[in-house]
Amino acid sequence: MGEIQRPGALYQQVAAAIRDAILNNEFPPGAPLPSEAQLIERYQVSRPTVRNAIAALRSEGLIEVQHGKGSFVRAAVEPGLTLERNVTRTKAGRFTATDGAQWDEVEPPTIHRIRTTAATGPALGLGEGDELFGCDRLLTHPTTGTRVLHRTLIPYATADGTALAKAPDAEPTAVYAILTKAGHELWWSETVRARMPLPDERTALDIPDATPILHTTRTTHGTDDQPLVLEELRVSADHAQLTYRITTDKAPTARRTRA
Amino acid sequence: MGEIQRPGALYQQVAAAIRDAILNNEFPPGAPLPSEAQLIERYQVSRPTVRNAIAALRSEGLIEVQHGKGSFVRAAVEPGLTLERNVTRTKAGRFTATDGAQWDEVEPPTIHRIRTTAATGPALGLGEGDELFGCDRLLTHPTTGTRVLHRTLIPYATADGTALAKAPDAEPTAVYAILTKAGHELWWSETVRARMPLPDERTALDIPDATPILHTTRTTHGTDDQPLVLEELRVSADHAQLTYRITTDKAPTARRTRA
DNA sequence: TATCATTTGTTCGTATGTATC
DNA sequence: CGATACATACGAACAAATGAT
Repeated sequence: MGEIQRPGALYQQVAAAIRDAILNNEFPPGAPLPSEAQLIERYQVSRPTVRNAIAALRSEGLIEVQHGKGSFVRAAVEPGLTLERNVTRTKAGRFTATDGAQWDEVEPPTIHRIRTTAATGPALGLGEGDELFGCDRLLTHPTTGTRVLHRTLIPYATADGTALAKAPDAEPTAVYAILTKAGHELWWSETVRARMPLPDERTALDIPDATPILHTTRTTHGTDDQPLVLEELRVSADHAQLTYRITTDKAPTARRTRA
Repeated sequence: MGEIQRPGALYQQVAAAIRDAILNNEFPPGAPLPSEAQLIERYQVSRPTVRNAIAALRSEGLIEVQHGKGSFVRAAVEPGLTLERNVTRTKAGRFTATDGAQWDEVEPPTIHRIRTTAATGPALGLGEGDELFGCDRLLTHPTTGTRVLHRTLIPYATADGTALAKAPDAEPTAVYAILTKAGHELWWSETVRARMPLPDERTALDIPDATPILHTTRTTHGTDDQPLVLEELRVSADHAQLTYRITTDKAPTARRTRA
C-alpha cells in the first residue's frame, strides 16, 4: 500500500504516495487526510519530511490545509461562474453585459490619474509613462459572491470632447454608448493571461493557495481600428472561467506575433 | 534598511523585506539574491527561517532558485507568444490557423478511444462516460520553442459518414473543412480556465515553479448549434497569452450561467 | 466561561547530500 | 580537487487555532 521506496527525495516519495491515494479516491474530495502525526507513523519519517510532502501537494493545488484542523482534499477545480466575454447591443442602441446579472460594487469606484506601463501603453497606442484616467472597481457577483477587480483606462485623447471627460468612472457599457454617440463603430480585442496573484490581489480577491488569477485586457477599438479604451479584469481562476464566441473571419487580421 | 520587526511570522517579515527590495529594483530582474548564508547574516535569523521566506517568494513566482547556483529575480511575466484564437477561412474555403507559423509535432499524434468526463461530456451534448475518439498532440512553436498540448475529441455521431471516421487524427483546420463539406455552417465557442499543472503536465510542457497553465476548451458547433467536436489546448501561462476578437451581437446568446 | 487535547504553524539547531564553478 | 550554494533529513520546543469537555 503506502510503501516508500523508489525515486528521488524521501518527501517526494511520501507526496507521491499520498497523491496516488487521492487520485485513486482513497481520499475523496473534501475528505480529511491523516494528521501529521499519523503520517509520521504510517511512513516512518520525521515531521519536517511529512510537512515538506504536504507543502508539495499544497503547491500542486491538490490539498488544502486549515490551521488547527487538518489537511483536506480539494474538490476538483470546477469554476462555478462562467463569464461570457461578448458584447451585446440591443436594437435601441444600448449595450448590455452578457453576464446577465448585475455586479455589486463592494466599494465606490476610485478614480486616479495614472501612467501607462510597458504593458498598457502600447496597447493604447501610447508610450510608456503617459498620463491618463484610471478607474478601479471591486465587484462581487450577487449570487455566487465571486469577486473581480476591474480597471478602466481612458486616455485623455479619448475622453476629450465626450461625456467621459466629466465622468471617467462610467460603467463599461456606458463608456461604449458614449463612444458610439461620438461616432465610433466599436469592436474589441481581448487578451487573456494567467499568473499567480500578488499579495494584495490575494487579499482583495480572497484567493487561496496555489490558485492563479485570470487577467484579461480588453481594448475597445473605434473607427480606423484606433484603440480608445482599455479595461483590465482580474478574477480567481478557481471561481471563474471565460467564454468567447468565435466566427470565421474572411480576411486574416494583420497582427504581429511578438517574438 | 532591511530591519525586521512588525507583522506576522518571522519568515514572512523576511519575505516581505526581500519582496520590497525586489519591487524597489534593489534586485533587478535576473539579478542574484544574496545567498542563504548572507541572508542569515543580514537578518539574523536561522536557516529554516530564511528557507521558508525563500519558499514563499518562490510560490509567488517572484524568484527562481537554481540548485548550487543561487536565487534569481524572475523577469516580469511577459508571455512571449500571443495565440490568436480566431478562425480564418479563405475565399477558396480553406481554413487556416491565425497563429501564422506552423507548429511542429514533437511526437506523432496518438489516437485513443476514450470516455467523456464530467467536463467534456456535457459540452458535447453527451453523458458522462460515453466513448469517443481522442487524438493527442504535443506541439512546439518553431521560433519560440513554446510547447502546447492539444487534444481533439470527436464523438462517433460526428465522425459517422464523414472522412473523420477513417482519419480521426486530422488537424483542426482539416476537421473544420471536413465538417463544412458535410454541410455544416460552423461557429465556435471557447472557454478559458487557468489552474496549476499536474506533475505530468509540468513534465510535458516543461513548466517551472509557481506557473499556471492556460486550459482552453473549444467547441465546434454546426448547423442547429449542435456541438460536433471539442478541442482542448494546454499551454504554460508564462509563455503564452490568448487573444480574441469581439464584435457586437445583436441578440444575446441564450446560455445558462452555472451556479 | 474556562480548560484541555489535538493539530498545524514557526523557529531554532545540526548533519549530510548534491549541483555548480 | 575544493569552495560555495542549495536540498534533504532528523530532532526538539513552543505558538496558535480548533473543537470538545
